[in-house]
Amino acid sequence: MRTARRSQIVEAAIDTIATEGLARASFARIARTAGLSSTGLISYHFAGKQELMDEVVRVVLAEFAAFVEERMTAETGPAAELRAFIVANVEFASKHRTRLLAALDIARAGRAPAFGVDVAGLAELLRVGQRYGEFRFFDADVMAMAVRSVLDGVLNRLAVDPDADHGAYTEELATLFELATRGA
Amino acid sequence: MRTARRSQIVEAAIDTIATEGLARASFARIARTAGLSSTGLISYHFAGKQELMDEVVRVVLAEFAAFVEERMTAETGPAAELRAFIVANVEFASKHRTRLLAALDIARAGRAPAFGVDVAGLAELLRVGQRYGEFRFFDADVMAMAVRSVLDGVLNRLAVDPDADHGAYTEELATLFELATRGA
Amino acid sequence: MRTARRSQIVEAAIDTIATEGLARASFARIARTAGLSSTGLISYHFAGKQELMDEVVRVVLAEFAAFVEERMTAETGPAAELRAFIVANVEFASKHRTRLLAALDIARAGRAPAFGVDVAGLAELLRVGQRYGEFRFFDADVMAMAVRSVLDGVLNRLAVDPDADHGAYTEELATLFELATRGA
Amino acid sequence: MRTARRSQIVEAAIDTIATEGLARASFARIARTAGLSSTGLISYHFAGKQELMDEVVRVVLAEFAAFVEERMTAETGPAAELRAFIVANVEFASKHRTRLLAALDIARAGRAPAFGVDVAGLAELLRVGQRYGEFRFFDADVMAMAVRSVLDGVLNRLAVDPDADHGAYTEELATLFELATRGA
DNA sequence: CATGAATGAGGATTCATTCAT
DNA sequence: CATGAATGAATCCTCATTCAT
Repeated sequence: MRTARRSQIVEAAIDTIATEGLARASFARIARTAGLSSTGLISYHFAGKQELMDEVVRVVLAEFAAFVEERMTAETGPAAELRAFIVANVEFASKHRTRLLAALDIARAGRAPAFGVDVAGLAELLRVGQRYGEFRFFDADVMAMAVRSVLDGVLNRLAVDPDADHGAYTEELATLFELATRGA
Repeated sequence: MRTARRSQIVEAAIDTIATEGLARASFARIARTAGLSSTGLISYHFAGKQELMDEVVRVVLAEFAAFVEERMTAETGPAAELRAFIVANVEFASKHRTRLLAALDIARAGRAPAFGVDVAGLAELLRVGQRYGEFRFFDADVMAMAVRSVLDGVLNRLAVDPDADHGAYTEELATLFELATRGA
Repeated sequence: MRTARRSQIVEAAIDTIATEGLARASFARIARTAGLSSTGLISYHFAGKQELMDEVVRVVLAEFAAFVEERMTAETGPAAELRAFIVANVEFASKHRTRLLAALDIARAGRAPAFGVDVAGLAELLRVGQRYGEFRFFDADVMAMAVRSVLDGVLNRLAVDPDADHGAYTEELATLFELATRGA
Repeated sequence: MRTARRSQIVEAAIDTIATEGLARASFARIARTAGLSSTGLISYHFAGKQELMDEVVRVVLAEFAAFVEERMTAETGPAAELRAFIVANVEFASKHRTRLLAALDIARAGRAPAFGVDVAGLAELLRVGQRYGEFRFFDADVMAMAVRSVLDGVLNRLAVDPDADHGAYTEELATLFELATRGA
């Protein structure tokens, strides 16, 4: 099936980026990782390298968004949701480090903030919290960017040290942003 | 003079990375940007592409460190120094956006956190502040990573939107980390 | 077919080395000789220049060994075999001058005596002849080296003067080594 | 003095060829070996790379010829002179291995038999010996080529194994050619 | 004479993509 | 669909040579 092959190639791309780095993730290396005998097959299934990379980002971000959203909807109230967002992010980053890193690398290279959607939703959550009086007054866009950046920082840390204690990160960061956001 | 040409090439590399992205910053493009007649001249002045990239990072980080350090030594006390650190970072990022972005891109590609030294020094400052009672108890390494990450986030934001109001960022982030760190 | 192209490239490499010399046998020149549209095709079929050169040596030496061996097994007794070896060498060198020269040039450049196997087998033949009393006592390794060197000399001569009378060489050298080796 | 610098460069070229091989003996490496700070100096003193290489051959061959000639003129009679020739060759090759190898490599690459003069003189000696009845009848050019080739073979052997027992080679080869050439 | 910077051609190799089978 | 061969541009780097100082 069309979809199965595409998925296989996307997974191989993720692994290759994780293993060799984005710059060395050529069609040849991806094909080898996927066990394909020709790079032509990648070109057949994707319109170009950019489309493959876009698909990697799309796939990973969809999983990521689903994971995070599930954790957030289980909570009520902006403060609890923010905490759930942070916890879910760290957990996903820890569990699916390579996938998220691949997506982040691609997004960065394209100068396109892949997590932009994310940041917009986060800012909205913060604004709601401000209206509810749970959060103090601050620039919601800046705070959202800050949260997103710190979580990216955790991911970068995990890239270097995969065995880092993510539980510790979770607690520290949840506390950090609770203090930074809570209303007077 | 040897140094002059090297500097010229380093500057051209920075501009090229800023304009075209790291992946497209080939010797050919750098040479064109620098107005050189041959890529051979780059190879003459640098042992290899890695050496050029390392030099870019070295040069930019030295400027950056000098700028930040000057602002910090003008202050007394960990809390004031942390604020100065944040202010100086945002200001430098705003003024020398392309330079800092080039260094950051290179550092990321090498999976080597170029700003590692930075983070270590920052963590030390935080620990001093904790001993002085100015800061609450938290994991200094995690907090340092968070500060660093948020400042990288500002830079990324400036990459997309060079005209963003960095004054606003400065105030917001200074407040953010003041709240996140201050002692009981 | 994979093999056909590889052979074509190997043959083009041999011709190019013969025509232009090893030092000028670049992928570009080999591709032109082979009528290929890109040097990339050579890289596609061979892992690197070394592999191509190794293949040239391998192919030529295999032909050479087969030719010589056939002539030797038709004879009985060390003295007759030695003569057959010399005759076969000169004949092959005369018929396939450029092929043998290419292999020899490559082997020399690598400081690896490609004909080493040859020399070992030859020394063994000489030792057998000594045990049979057909040959006088001498250092078999030195004598083998001498035989091999003289035959290389013939090849070098043919490189300069392709129309040299190899029949004359054959007789002269067969006699030379008969006198040099025969038992008392 | 002009000559001193030229000599220095020639010596550096010889060392570089011996150490790195002819193919890697670039002006840059030769200059580094010579302790020069610019390849420009080589170009200043030599009209081109070919001239430098020719000079290497010329210098080494002159030393070589002088050494051999001295040993030969000390003897009387073609047979004794031939033996002296062989002895002197092996001795020089053993003592000045790298120098002779450099010259031989260059000569081979140029498809120019550098030792051609040598061979002509040798053939003449052999013809004289035939007229005197000291040598049997054989093709003097072929025999000269054979002697020359075997001595090149010794040099090649020394290239691979510098500590080979050249005394053994000397005796074996002197005997070999005595048997091969002596009259009835 | 000597230096070191500059030049431009040429080196092998990798790349994404195309196409016939 | 899948293969593997082919293409040609682009990669970094090395080279001999030239030239101003």
